Amino acid sequence: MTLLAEVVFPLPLNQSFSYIVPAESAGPAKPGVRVWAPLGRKTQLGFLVAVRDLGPDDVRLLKEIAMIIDPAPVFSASTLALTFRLSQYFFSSWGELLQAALPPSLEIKTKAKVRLTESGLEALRKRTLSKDERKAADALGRNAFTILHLRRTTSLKTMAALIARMAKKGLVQVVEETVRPKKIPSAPSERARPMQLELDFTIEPAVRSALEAMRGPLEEKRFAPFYLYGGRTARLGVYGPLIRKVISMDRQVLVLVPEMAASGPLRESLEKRLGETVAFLHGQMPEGAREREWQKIKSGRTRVVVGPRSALFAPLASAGLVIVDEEHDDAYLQTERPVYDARVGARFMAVDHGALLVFGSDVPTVEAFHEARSGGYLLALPGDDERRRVEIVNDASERGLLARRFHDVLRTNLRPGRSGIVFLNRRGYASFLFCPRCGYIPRCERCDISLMYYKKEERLVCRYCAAARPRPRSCPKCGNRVMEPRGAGVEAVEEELRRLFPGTRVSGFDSDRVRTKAAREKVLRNFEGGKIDVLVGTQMLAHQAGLPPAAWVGILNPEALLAFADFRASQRTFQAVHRMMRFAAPAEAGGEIVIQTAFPEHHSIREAARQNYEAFFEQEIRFRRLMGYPPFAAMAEIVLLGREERPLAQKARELVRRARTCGGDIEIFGPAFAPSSLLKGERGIQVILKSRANEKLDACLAECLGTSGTKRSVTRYG
DNA sequence: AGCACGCCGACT
DNA sequence: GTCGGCGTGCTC
Repeated sequence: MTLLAEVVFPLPLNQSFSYIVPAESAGPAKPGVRVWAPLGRKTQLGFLVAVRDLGPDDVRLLKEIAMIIDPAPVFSASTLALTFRLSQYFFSSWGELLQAALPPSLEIKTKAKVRLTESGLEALRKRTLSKDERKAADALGRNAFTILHLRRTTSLKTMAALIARMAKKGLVQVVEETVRPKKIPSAPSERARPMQLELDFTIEPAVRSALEAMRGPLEEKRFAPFYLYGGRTARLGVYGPLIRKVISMDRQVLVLVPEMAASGPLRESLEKRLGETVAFLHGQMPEGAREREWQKIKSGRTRVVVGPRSALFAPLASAGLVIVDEEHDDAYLQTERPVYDARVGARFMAVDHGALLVFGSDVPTVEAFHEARSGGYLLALPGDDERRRVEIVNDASERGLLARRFHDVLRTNLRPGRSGIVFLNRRGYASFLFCPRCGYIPRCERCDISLMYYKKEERLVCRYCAAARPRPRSCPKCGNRVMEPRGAGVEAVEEELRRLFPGTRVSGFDSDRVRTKAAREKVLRNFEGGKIDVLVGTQMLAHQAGLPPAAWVGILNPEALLAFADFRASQRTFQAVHRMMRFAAPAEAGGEIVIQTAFPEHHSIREAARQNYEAFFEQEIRFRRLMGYPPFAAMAEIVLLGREERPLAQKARELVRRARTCGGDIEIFGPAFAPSSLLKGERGIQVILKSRANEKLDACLAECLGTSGTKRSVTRYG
C-alpha cells in the first residue's frame, strides 16, 4: 500500500498538499516532522501533518517527499492540534503557525549567495565588464558570497541593484543556501532554583472564595473557564496559590501577558510568590536565550511560562492552567501573518489539555464580561484602582484649541515639580489642510485619504503610504491664497502651550519624533528627571509602561475614537481614556485629570472618568443587544484587497452570492469600500457577515472563502 | 510567497 | 513588427 503524507508549508496558503512517502522513509514519516518536498519548481521546507493511505480520490499525479528531516516529530500532537484549530478559525496558514511554534535551533534559514556563471567568468577574462561589474566579479572570483559581504568588500553602495542587473544578463547566479542552524549550547541542567518565597498572609475573602470556586475542575483536571474581574494586586493574589496548586499536581502553567514590557514585573512577582524560576519566552529575545528557555520548558524543568501572545506556542507537555492576564488588551491579536488571537488560542489550548482557563482584568472586553457573567464563571475581586480626581470639560462651544477651563487647569498646575502629560491621538500639526473658499482638501493619490500637515517641515504626508510632498502655498484648485489647517495634532498643541505659557518646557512624544528606542528612553528619562514640564503625546505614549505618576494629565478629544464605524468604538474609547488616566497620580497624592471633549455625556467617556467599568458595561451591553452585535452575534469582516476596483467588485459580488447560499441565518452587509484603505496604494472592498451562531458563521466563511485565492483579510469578532 | 503564463505600451 | 510591464492563477 502506498503511504501518503499531508504536508503544509510556511507560506500564505491555507491548504495542505499530498505526497507519496518513499518506502524507505515510512518509519520516520510521522505527523510533526519537518520535510523537504517539491512544490512548483522549488523544493520547500514543509511540515508533515498527517499520514494516510492512497485513496480513490487521489487521481492526480503525486510527487514524492524529497527528504524527511527529523528522525522524530518536532511538534507534539497538542501543538499540531492547537495550530490547526487556529488556522481553521482565523483562516491563516497552518504552516505559518507551525513555523511560529519552532524553537530557534530548528528554524531553517536560507541565505542568498551570489556566484559568477561561466559567461560571467568569461566576460571577466575578456574584460567586457563595466567598472562596477568588474569590481563585483573580482571580489567574487570562483566563490559564492552574500550581497552583504560583497557590499562590504567592494564598498559599492548599490550592490543589490548591480547584482540584479548582472543576474539578468546571466553574468551571475543567485543561489539560496540553507544555513545550518548554529549549535546553540543547551542550558546547564540546573534544577529549578529555589528562591526566597514571599507568602501572602492576608488572603482576602474574595480571593479565598475565588480559589474555592476553581478547586473542583482543577482537581478533576477538566477544562473550565473563569474570569477574574478585579485589580492587579487581587488577581496576583489568586494566580499565586493557583499556580502553586497546579505545580504540585505536576502540571505546567502558561501565563499570557499583553506586552513584553508588562511581563517583567509580573514574572518577578510570580517568582517571589512561587519560590521558583519562571520561564520567559518572547520572539524578540536573543536566539540563544530563547532556545534555552524553550529547552527548559520542553524538558519540564520549568513549569511556569510567562510571555506575550507568541508564548502560546511554548512546548508544554501538560498544561493544567492557562492564564490570560489583562484580557482586554488588543495586543493579544496578532494582526500580521499569521493572524491569530492568543485569547482564542488560550481557550483551544485549555480545552485540549483539560486545563483551567483564567482570564483577568479590571476593564474586561464587553464580550468576555458578558460571557463570564451569563456563563456563571465571573469571579469578582477587589479593584485596586485608586480614585482619581477628574474633571470633564465640554468644548462644544469653545473656539480655541484648548478650552478655557482646560487652560485654567494648566495654569494652576504649571509650576515647578508638577510635570504633566497631555494626550492627543493625532500626529503632526493638523490632520489636513482645507481651502476655506472652495472646500478643497489635498488627498493622497494612491490611498485616497486626506494628507496630514506638518508645519515645521512644510510638508503634507500620507499616514498610510508615507508619501510626502511640499505644502501648497495656495489652493491648487481655486488659487485661494490661504489653506487652513484643520484637526489639530500634537504639534499644534505644543505650539499653543508654548504660546500660552512662555518658558514652559514642552516636549513631544509621537512616532514622528521619537522613532528609536533610545530616543524614547531619553525623553522619558528627561520627563522623570523633571526636565520637561509638559509631555505631549499620542497613543504611543499611552502604551509606555513604567512612567512615574504625573501631577496632572490632560486628555484632549478622546471622542475621536468614536468616529470609527466599528461596533467596538465605545469599548476602545473607554479603554483608551482609562489607560491614559492611569498616568496621573491618585487624587490623594494631589493628582488631577482634565478631559476635554465634545461628548461629555457619552458613556464611554463619562464612565471612564468615573472609573466605573460596570456602569459602562451596562450601557454598552444594551446597545450591543439592541443592534445585534457581539456578544449577541458572531461577526466576520472580509476585506478583499487589490489594486483595481473593477475585478475587486466582481469578486465581492461573487462572495456575496456565495454567502447568500448559506441560508437565512447569515446577515450580509456590503459589499462596500473598506474604510480607509488598509494597504499602501491598494483598494479594499469589504463584506461583513453576521450570524447568531458562531458555527453557522464558520460554515458560511468556509463556503465564501473556500478556494478563492484572492488577496484578502478576514477578521472575526465574537 | 514564488513563479509561469498571458495580454497591451515604447522601442531596435 | 518585438521586448517587457505586471495582472491572474497554480503549486500535491
